[in-house]
Amino acid sequence: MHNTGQLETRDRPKILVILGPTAAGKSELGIQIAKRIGGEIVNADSLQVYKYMDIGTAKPSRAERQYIPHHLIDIIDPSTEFNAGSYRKAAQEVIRELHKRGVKIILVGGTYLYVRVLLYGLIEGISADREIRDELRWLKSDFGVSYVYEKLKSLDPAAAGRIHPNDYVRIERALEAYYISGTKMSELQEKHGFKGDEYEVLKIGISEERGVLRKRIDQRVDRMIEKGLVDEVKKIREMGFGRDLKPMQSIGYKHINQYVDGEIALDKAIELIKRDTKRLAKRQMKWLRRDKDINWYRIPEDLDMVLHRAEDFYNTDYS
RNA sequence: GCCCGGAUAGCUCAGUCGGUAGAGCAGAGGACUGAAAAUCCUUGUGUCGGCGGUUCGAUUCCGUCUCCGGGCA
Repeated sequence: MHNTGQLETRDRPKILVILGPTAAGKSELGIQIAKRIGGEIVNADSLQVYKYMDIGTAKPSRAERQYIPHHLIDIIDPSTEFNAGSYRKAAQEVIRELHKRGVKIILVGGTYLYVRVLLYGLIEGISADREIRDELRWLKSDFGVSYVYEKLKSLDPAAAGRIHPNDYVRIERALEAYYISGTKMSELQEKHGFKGDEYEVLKIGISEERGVLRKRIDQRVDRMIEKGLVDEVKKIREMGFGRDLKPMQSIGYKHINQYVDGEIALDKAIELIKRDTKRLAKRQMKWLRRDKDINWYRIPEDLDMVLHRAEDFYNTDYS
């Protein structure tokens, strides 16, 4: 009854994870759950971590954040390097602290990689290396992607086999991992295997018909423009953040930057934002459909069910 | 009423000097462990508006009709 295994299990932080494609209403649902059962929200969105990028990332409003504490929103400048590794560290820290305080944790966000990396871990100790990347990019521009790919093929054929010759981002990363650790990326991945098990997890997914979601996306983009996305982008630029920064290349910001610099018309920019947001939603759904642990609900129809489910999750001792 | 354009994939359109057609977008499927709102891959048969004619053969030429633009009356 009181063996150590049980104690360990009992001490695993519980995390309620809310997933869904962009514009499905994750933030709203998170807030409603927090209102009903208590708890605080931890962001798992790769762009809401940046300050000043508010409208285009559909951050929860100031009022909402005042009412329900949100974590990992507005934690860095757009020029600060941030990635899955940084996210894992930051999120672990926040969760440790919330758990210590006995706060219910509601993880909300559309960046599946971040959720995954938090819940199941990440290959340790191989962070992005500016010098290696610069050198590889130099090789790429001088000799082409295929040259870099051949390099990977000779050093880590298994990884090369899994990476498409055109997928430069992954080619670069695999080489980087090898140069840093002396171990092949393919081996590191195999050893790691996303086996992390630090948390007790309940995943709630918001399901929405594609047609409806598309309509919602269109409306949300129009609303972003009304709310002043163009001015937001201009302001960020005036602060000295260039359009070449990583977060400035994301949907909405990329297009509005082009408009601001006179490269495309505003109508065109809006159209492209809508298109690309729909594509994003499609990609997000691919990840989510594959995750068999997600409990899907329709919102608002199934809201009560979700709330009960969430209550059960926190009240039940699963050990 | 007359004249000129259109009518081709769900949408926008290209094309066939006559041998049954192709891009972009949409849609679908997939990969992806520190760029992840990123990166990358695969996937396009549709009475080529209707009906006639010419032709071995018409979506392509001719006639005619219908519809949609624009112009002239």
